[in-house]
Amino acid sequence: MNNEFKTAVYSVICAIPEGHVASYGHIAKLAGAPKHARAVGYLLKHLPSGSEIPWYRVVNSQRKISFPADSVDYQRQLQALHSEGVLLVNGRVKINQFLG
DNA sequence: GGTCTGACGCCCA
DNA sequence: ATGGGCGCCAGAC
Repeated sequence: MNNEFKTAVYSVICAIPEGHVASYGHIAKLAGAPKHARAVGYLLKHLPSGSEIPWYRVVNSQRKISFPADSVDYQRQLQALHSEGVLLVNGRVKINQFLG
């Protein structure tokens, strides 16, 4: 994976408005690499600590959080989304889907 | 190189 | 709607 892809992904994620979400696949597509949804996940997993990138606005194509529901990671993302007014119904984001 | 593992996605029953 | 199977591709050994 090259730097171009990384920076493209970063800027796309940073372009998600507050209170909205986007899927891994959608982000990959907007970044110019349609088949690299997993790579987006990799980047988020390995974000430098203290980065300003709103990783929590990224969910999967089912509009669900891609962590096991009992994990602390899940709770952290859920809380971050709640604090922006994003509501989940049955673990699923209700509205405010970012379409680029 | 070969193989395994994912913060994924699409298709189909 | 929902679970399973399979394709995909970058990293880590």
